[in-house]
Amino acid sequence: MARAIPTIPRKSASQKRSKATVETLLDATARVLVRQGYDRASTNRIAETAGVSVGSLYQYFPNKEALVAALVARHNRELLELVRHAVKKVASLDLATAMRELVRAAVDAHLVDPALHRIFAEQVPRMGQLAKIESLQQEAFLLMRSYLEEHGDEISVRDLDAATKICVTAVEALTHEFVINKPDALAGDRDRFIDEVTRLLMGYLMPGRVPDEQNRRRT
Amino acid sequence: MARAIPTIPRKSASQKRSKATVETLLDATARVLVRQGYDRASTNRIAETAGVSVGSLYQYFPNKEALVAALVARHNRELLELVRHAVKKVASLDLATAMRELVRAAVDAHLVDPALHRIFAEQVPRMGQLAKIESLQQEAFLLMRSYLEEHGDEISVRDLDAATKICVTAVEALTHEFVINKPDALAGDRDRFIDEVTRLLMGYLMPGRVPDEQNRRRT
DNA sequence: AGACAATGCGAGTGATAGCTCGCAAATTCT
DNA sequence: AGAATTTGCGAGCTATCACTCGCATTGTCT
Repeated sequence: MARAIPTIPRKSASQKRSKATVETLLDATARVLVRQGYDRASTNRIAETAGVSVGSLYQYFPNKEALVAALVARHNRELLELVRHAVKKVASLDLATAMRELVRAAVDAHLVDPALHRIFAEQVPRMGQLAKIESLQQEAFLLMRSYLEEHGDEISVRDLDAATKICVTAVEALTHEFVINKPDALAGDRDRFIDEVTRLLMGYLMPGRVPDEQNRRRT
Repeated sequence: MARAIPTIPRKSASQKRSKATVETLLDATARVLVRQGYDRASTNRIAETAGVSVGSLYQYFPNKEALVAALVARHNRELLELVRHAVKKVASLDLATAMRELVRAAVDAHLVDPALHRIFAEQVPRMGQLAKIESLQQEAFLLMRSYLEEHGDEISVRDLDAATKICVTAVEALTHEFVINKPDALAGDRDRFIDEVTRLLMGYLMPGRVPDEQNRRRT
């Protein structure tokens, strides 16, 4: 019997050892991206680094973009695990403590593989298949909103969606800057940084409370 | 007499009409970047779009990266003009009003050429010559800090540099998101957005003040 | 053991990229 | 006007890239 679909969408097909080949290819992609950059990361080079032939590479990934997209997806899956866990742990805590822990989780997430994260942020063009991979942002948004919803009586904002988006965007940008670019202004003190960002969030979500008051559980 | 430096750094040299050629090339670069994306923006295509030969292009720009770097620099110069002007106008105003106007300026800056800005953010790899072009961020930081320094008695932060960095990073990320990605959560209402970001800043810089108090001039 | 599919291989292909070089046209200088 | 210089040209070179195809090896099923 002829191949089912011998044509264009020559995509997934793995059982047994071929799974390992795919993983090896993703690992190699990460290494080449970090060491050579996106432009120099040719499919040939990636295959060579993986110790796999180009032909095999093209059996699982129709093009370079699909390869990178798969790597991004794998990386994001790891980060999401981390963030989901943090949100779960924090669900019943008061706002100030919860926010602090979530910021800490954001920092931890950025510390998983900073070099790779930097490449994704600075060199990988977001287009085509890559455009859809931003589900991490979306999921983080939903998790954060569900927390804020549950704790609606502790906060005072007009529009929950807007407030959530602002918190998530700000935390991600600040954490990224802190971990990836380590600016002088934010020095290297991690707990100090987490403190500041927590203050930023609390001042926004609980305007009118002085910091000390924010640390007390609402009665 | 032989050319002064016929070798590698075949860089600037313009008087009269050659200036126009350079500008035309930068305009063409912008158009090709926006319409075709970074990868498809080859030097040949850019030269063709500009109605200039490749040879001429290489007389002024040693490579594609230099071309894009020059375009980024030109774009940033325009934005900086805008931001500098806003900071000057705001120097003597109270914190709440000043912050609101600065956020507004940030939005305006992002609205200068959103399509191009998006390309810079999403597709142009930051490396080599491009890495140095981040002076916009640095200048914004300095401007903001000088304002906060002058108004030190209105705010309560421990570390001015850290607070400045946090404000600038947050505002830039939020504004970018608002203008470039227009997320549902932030809707399309510009003044509403500016309000929210201003509240974020004020809650951070003046913790313990209720919003209404923040809007009154300090006595 | 034998047959058939799944997986792996890598030299080779066509396309396109960045970039050069010898020459022509325009501009400036004297 | 004539010489010198700056500016502009574009066919063409080399390198590299993404991707294919016919064949070899490995694994599975009976």
